[in-house]
Amino acid sequence: MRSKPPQGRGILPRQPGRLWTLGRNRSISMSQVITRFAPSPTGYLHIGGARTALFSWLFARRHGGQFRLRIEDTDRARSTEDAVNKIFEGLKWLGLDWDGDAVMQFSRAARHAEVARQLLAEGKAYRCYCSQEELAQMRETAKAEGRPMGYDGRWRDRDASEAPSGVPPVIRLKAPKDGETLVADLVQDEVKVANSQLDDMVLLRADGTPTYMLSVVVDDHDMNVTHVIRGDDHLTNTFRQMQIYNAMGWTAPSFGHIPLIHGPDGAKLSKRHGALGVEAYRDMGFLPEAMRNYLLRLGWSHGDDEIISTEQAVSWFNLENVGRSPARFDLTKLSSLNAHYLRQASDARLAMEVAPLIEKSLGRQLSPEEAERLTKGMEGLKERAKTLVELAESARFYAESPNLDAKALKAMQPLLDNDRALQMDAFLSKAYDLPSFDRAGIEALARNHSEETGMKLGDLAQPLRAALTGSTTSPPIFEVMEILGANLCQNRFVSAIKAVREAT
RNA sequence: GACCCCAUCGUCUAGAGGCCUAGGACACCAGCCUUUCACGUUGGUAACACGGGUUCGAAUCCCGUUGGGGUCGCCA
Repeated sequence: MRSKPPQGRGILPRQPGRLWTLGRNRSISMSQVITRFAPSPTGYLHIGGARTALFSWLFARRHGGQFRLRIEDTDRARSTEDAVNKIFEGLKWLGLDWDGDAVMQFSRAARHAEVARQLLAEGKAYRCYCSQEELAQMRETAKAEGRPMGYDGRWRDRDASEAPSGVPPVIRLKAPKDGETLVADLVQDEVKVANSQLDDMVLLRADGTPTYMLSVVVDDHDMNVTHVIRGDDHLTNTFRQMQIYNAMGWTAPSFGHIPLIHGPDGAKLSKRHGALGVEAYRDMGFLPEAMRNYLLRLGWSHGDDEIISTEQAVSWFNLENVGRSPARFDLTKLSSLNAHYLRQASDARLAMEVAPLIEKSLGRQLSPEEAERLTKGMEGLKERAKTLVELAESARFYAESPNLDAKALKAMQPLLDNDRALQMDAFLSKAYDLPSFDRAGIEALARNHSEETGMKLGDLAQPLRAALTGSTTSPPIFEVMEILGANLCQNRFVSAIKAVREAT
């Protein structure tokens, strides 16, 4: 096990009291924690990104700081507005609110270029005129010789007069060749790499646009980000970014690199590997609070606690208890957590969530009476469902008379027997005459009836359940009867009997 | 290939040298509860990757092996 990082490191302000202005004259005090989530809008918000966002959000909220959003759209070819909206929607659905306006990275390209030019002017960067072919060649020979596959620095010290005409150069960082670069990571501890392993990275492309390495550093610095929480896959990038911070004489933020989430098969969870966007989980009927709880426990722990409310998470979250090994995504556990939060949710809220789903499958609007039955039905239904989708399916019979499935038909078979049918009729007519058609009254009647006739309660309940709900599984049948009301019960029972006779 | 990271039940994890005969949760199995299905509840199966050290004592510290993952773009 790793040694724990020194307590309190990194959450202190870098330059207390200093103010920066950014975007729409938004002043940010530096004496607080500022985290950010910086997705690239080339697709939906996937599960790994969602967890990174959650951790960053939690960390900021925990320390009373700010959580900011930056859209890294400098790849003009692959960035889409649709993806930007999906990210916004995903975060909103998850309940991760960000402070201030989202920063669109591309809008800051001029600032990024300015930094590159400054580095150039200070002799900390240089122009490189290599062609793509040359670079490919370079990588090949490096690999063949067992060296790191990087740029060999051939333009590092060449005179400007040697520049070929008509070839637009890129600007590369003049990275240190000796020594090592160190990252004091809040999750991974100290990680270092020999500078000889790192090449002179491109800061500004030939077309004058900044590379990712440059823009993240400049933006994180300008946005006064104090804590960069991101995926493990950025750990080795961090060495390079460190070199830019050093070259600019800037204090780097603290970093926390959290392990990646893998698919159920242990392979990397990526978009081309079937990873889904958070909206897919929303559509599968998961609740955002269940998702938050699940994602939180994927990599972070608080002793043996499993069910952790967002409020608790905000007051408990820290980087010390983030694990360092990758986790697999397990839909089953998400489901069980979801079932828990479903049981916890209010009937009104659930009815509201489920109504559109039922309306869609019915192809019509729900009447006020149907909607009311739906709400009343939630109590018994919600502890039997794992997702909103299941809940909607199981609630359908409150809106529309069910078709009897095969099992239901079979469950009603006993009523084909004359004596049994008469007994059932006797019970039902007594029930319909009840002054109050409620679950307790009907149940008392049923128990009474079964005692008198020597029938088992189940012999009465199962055929009724089948007739009224169309299924052999449902909430307690007397509760269902109360919610349905005497009239509907009568109608449904009569037509169910008819259906059974016809089917036989 | 080079560099970096990781390694406890099937899965998520607890574990900061003796509290470990390794704990919890999900899943699974069995019992109880019961008008069905669930819920709830009781119990059960199930793990320290391997090999060397250090130490009176190692899941825990060190080294190596193996296995997994990540990064090496004028993508982010």
